[in-house]
Amino acid sequence: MTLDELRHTAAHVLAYAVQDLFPEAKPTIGPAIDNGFYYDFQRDEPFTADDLSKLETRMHEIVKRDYEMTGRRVERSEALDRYQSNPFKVEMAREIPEGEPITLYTIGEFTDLCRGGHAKSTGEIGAVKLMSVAGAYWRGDEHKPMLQRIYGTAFPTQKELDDYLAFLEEAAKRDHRKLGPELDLYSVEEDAGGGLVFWHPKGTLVRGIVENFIREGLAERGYQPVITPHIVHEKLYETSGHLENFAHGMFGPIEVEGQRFRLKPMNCPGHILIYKSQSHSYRDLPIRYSEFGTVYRFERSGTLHGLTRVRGFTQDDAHLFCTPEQLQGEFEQTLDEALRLMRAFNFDDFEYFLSTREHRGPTDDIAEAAIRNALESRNLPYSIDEGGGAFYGPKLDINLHDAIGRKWQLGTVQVDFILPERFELKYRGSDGADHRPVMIHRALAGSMERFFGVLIEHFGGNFPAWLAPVQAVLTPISEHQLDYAHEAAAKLRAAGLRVEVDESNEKLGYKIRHWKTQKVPFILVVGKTEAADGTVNVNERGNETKRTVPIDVFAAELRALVDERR
RNA sequence: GCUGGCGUAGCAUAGUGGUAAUGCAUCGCAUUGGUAAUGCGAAGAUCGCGAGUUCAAUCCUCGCCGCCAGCUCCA
Repeated sequence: MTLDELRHTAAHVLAYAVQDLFPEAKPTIGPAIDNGFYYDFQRDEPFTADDLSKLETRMHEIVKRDYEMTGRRVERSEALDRYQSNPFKVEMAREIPEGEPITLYTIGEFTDLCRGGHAKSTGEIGAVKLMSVAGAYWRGDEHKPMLQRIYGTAFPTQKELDDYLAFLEEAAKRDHRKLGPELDLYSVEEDAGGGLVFWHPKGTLVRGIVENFIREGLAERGYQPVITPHIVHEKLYETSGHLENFAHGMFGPIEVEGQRFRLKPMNCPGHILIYKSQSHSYRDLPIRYSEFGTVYRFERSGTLHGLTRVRGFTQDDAHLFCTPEQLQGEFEQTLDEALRLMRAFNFDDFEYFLSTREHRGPTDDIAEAAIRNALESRNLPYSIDEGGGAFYGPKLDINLHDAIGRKWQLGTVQVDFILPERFELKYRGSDGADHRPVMIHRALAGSMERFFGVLIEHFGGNFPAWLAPVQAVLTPISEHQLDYAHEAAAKLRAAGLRVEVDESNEKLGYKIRHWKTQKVPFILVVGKTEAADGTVNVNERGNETKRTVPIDVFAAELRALVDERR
């Protein structure tokens, strides 16, 4: 029995419990998913938290009774007959192709139309728990009726369930929506609107460090920074095709004196206009324009989420204009850049997706080949996301796993033969004729907002010293050491370090606690002896061993630690 | 956008058809201390916004805004 089979069986048990307690609810489908299972029901009354706990109790009983799971093959007519009052099951029974078996599975008094894949009996479910209830559309189509989906999870043993719940707790502790405001990094203000991020001084500081790190990488690779306007004539997005493909995702037009403007949802047309502003020779290529470009997209209200799904954000964007011959090499190097960037932030577990275009064109084979070849040349395994590409070309998406194994989608590198065509871009070839360049769109961190959110969760707010907004705090034991604390702080600042002095009139324990909750990497305690000796007592985050070192030595150590990461 | 839940000082929570309580944070005073909370005191809230019902609404009803769990979407 696989974990999926166990969980699928748990879904049957849930439906059994629902049949017992809420006979009017119509069961639809109930598959196993990554972290558990769900079952969708049609019922007019909502399921309450109280209902869930009753259902869970009932499920435990069903598991305990250890019902055998028995299946039998039936004629379509029998299935249709059985589900006369359940249009969802009827629809499913009708859609099973001729020749394929139609099967019913039974545990105790509950029988479900199901293709199979179960535990032998309900007793094999060692531990089961209902998690939440939420709406879900029938067949995932927002034009179809909405059902009530009950989520649950199941494991072979209670220990595994407990571990999973502990994991969820750990994830909640790292939630950037909680840590961000707690560490005074950013906020989202109701007065300004959802999905619009206010970067506080400390968050802005960290973002600046990240941006500078990215800038250094770009400079090394010959990118040229550019800056483009946030608002331009709407016509530009008609030409690019964004308006016809994504009008619903753009903020509406702004009309002034008969001219229609749009907030930019994308930086590419801007970079294209810079390219077009002069003529180019094949000798100039590749041209690489980079920009921390702030864009605005009208994401639907229900989709907004902390820093990871917002309405205004800044991409670490760049567009490469190259000859078809250069495409392969440029793509490979861009992929290398992406991995170098991620590794610098302690990410080392990646997944790669080749997302193809839904409506394929004649250039897609070439574009996809560039992506495949790049991945294969680096020996990187990848999956295909059919139809997941941009409207102008296929793309490579890089997903990463954070410190506790969660997946995040960040970087993307895309090949584009379409926009050069739409904007009639050209360069003069060695043959004296005009040729069409190929574009590579790439955002490696993705957006500064999203990347920052992921960093917070990855580190659990414990930024490594090179990223920490405050790297060390001088903590005097009494106010008699204040002057010395300021002197020591000045030495650290002179070494380019970010340091604060705790001037509060509190006892040492209170100060330590305060700075620990602020997740400062180094708390430097100075009392009588330290002030007399010119030392600090180092309380390092994550290290219970304290040590006393001369202030100059500590400054050099911390400086080296910070430099090592850059 | 859809379904369900939620919205009370900066934060976390309590509570009620008769304008609100506690803890932390803040400020003041005392205290001058050795590694995760010193004591006392003060101040701080048109109970998300707007309308309705009512003698009276933070509480009941409706609309809007925002948040949460999902669904759908994601150039």
